[in-house]
Amino acid sequence: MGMTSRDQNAHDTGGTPDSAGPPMRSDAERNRGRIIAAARTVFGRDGLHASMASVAREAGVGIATIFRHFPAKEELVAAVFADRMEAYAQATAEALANPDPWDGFTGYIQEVCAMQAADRGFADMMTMSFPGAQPLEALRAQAYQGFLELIDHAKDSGQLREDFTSRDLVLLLMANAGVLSATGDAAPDAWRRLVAWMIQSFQAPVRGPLPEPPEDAALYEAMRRASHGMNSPATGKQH
Amino acid sequence: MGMTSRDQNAHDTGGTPDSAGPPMRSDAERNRGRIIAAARTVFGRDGLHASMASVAREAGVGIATIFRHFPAKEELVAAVFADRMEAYAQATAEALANPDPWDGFTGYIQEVCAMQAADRGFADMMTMSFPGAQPLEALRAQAYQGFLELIDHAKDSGQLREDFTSRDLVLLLMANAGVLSATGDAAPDAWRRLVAWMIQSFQAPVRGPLPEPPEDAALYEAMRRASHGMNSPATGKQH
DNA sequence: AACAAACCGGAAAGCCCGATCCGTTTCCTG
DNA sequence: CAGGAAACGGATCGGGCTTTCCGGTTTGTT
Repeated sequence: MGMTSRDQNAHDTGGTPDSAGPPMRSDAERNRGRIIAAARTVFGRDGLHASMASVAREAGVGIATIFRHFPAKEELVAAVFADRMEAYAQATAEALANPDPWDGFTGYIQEVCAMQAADRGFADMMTMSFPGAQPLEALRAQAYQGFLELIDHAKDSGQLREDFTSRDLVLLLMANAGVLSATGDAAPDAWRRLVAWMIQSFQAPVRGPLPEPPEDAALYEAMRRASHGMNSPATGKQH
Repeated sequence: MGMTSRDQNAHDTGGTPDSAGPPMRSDAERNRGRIIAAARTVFGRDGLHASMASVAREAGVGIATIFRHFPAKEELVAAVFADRMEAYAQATAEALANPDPWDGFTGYIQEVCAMQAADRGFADMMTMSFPGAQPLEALRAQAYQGFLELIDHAKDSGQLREDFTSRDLVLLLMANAGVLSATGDAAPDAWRRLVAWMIQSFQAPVRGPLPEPPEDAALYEAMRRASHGMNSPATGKQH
C-alpha cells in the first residue's frame, strides 16, 4: 500500500471521498496524512471514544484542522479504518484458501479477534455499523459473505457443528469486545482464552441444544444504535 | 448500643451504613428510600453510567438531596446494589445445595448471567471492583469463595473440565457484559446463546489445550480501573 | 517580491456530566 | 404553637466533549 504518494491526484486526495475536488494544497495534504496516522494510533490505543482533541494533540495540529478535513467524527473513523476493513475482508479470502476447512474457519476467527485485541478502535467498529460510510459497509458485507462460505465448508467437512450460524461470530465479536474493554492492558491476553473456549464449543459433534440465535435484523439494529451513540463518551475509560 | 432517643423509628436509619448517627428526620428517611428505589430503576435500565440528575428526576427530588445522602455516586451505587450482591452471594449457596454438582455449576452461571441481563447496572458492577465499599466487596469475595467450592464439586463429579478455573467465570461475565451492552434491547436474549456455548465448552472431557487464564491480580487490577472511570460518561445512551 | 486564496490553530459556543452553595421549606421539640 | 435545626432544591461551578468562528499564517502563482 503506497502511502504518502508524491503525485497528488494518483488516488483521490479530495477533501471527501468523491475525489472531484480541486488539488489540495501541500500543507493540507500533509496534515491530512498526519491526522489519519495520529487517529490510527489514538483510536487503536483508546478506542473510538477517544476525543478529537487527543487526536489533534497526537497529530500536532489544531482541533479545527481535523474538523475541516473530516466534518464529523464518523468520517474520520471511516477514513482511518478503511484499510483495516480491507484487511478484514482479505483475511476471509485467505481463510477460504486454506485447504483444511476447519483450520481456515478457526484461524479466521482467531485472526479477527486478534485484530480486535490489537486495535481497540477496530474492536469498537466490529460491533457498530456505519450506514453513512458505504465503502466500509460494503467491505464488511463482502467479508460476511466470505464467512458464510467458510461456515459451509467447515460444516461440509463435518468438523463444525451444524447449529452454528454466522450470527454466532457477531456474538463472539461482541463478547470479545467486552473482555478487551474490561481487561484493557491489565490482562492483554485474556481474550485468547475466551476465543479458545468458544472455538472448542463450535467444533462438532453437537453436545447439546442451544437457544436460538438473534435475528440478523436485531443484530443490525443493535450495531446501528451503537454507532449513533459514538459521539457520546464511551464505556470503560482508563488513563 | 443503647438507644436513648425516642425510638419511634425502631430500625436504625443512620445516614451512612455505619448506623452510629442520630435518627433521621422523617422526610429524610422517606427521600432516602425514594432515591434508592429510583436509582434501582434507572441503573437497572440504563447502567451505571446513568446520570445522577436522571435518578433525581425519577425519584422526584432535587439533585442536592441525592448528594446529601450519598456524597459520591459510588456510594449510591453501593447502596443500591447491596441487596443484589446478597442475591448473588445467596445464589452461590443455593447452587451448592444442588445435589447434582453439574446442575449446580451450570445453573449458577446461568443465573448470574441472567442477573446481568435483567439489571444493566449489575452487569456493569460485575466487571468493576469498588475498594471503597467494603460490604459489597466482602459479599463478592464470599460468593467467589463459594464458586470455588462449586468448581471443586463439579470437577470431582467428572463433569467439569479440569482446566477450568474461577477466572473463567470472570471472563464469561465480562464477555456477557459485552454482548448485553452491544445488543441492548434490540436482541434481549442473545446472551443466552453465548452462555450456552461457553457452558458446553466447560463440560468434560477436555477437547484441546487452552491458553493460560489471566492472573487473579491482573483481573482485579482491570476491575479496579473500570470503577475509576465510572464517573466518566459512558457507552450508548438512548432517549 | 507580492498578492489572494487556501489553510491553520486557538478560543469560544453549546451540551453533557458530577459535585457544591445557599436561600427556602419542612419537620421535630419544648 | 413557635423557634431553630435539619433537610430541601434549583442555580451554579468546574471540567470534558464535539463542533464552529475568526484573525493570523502559509502557499502557490504572477
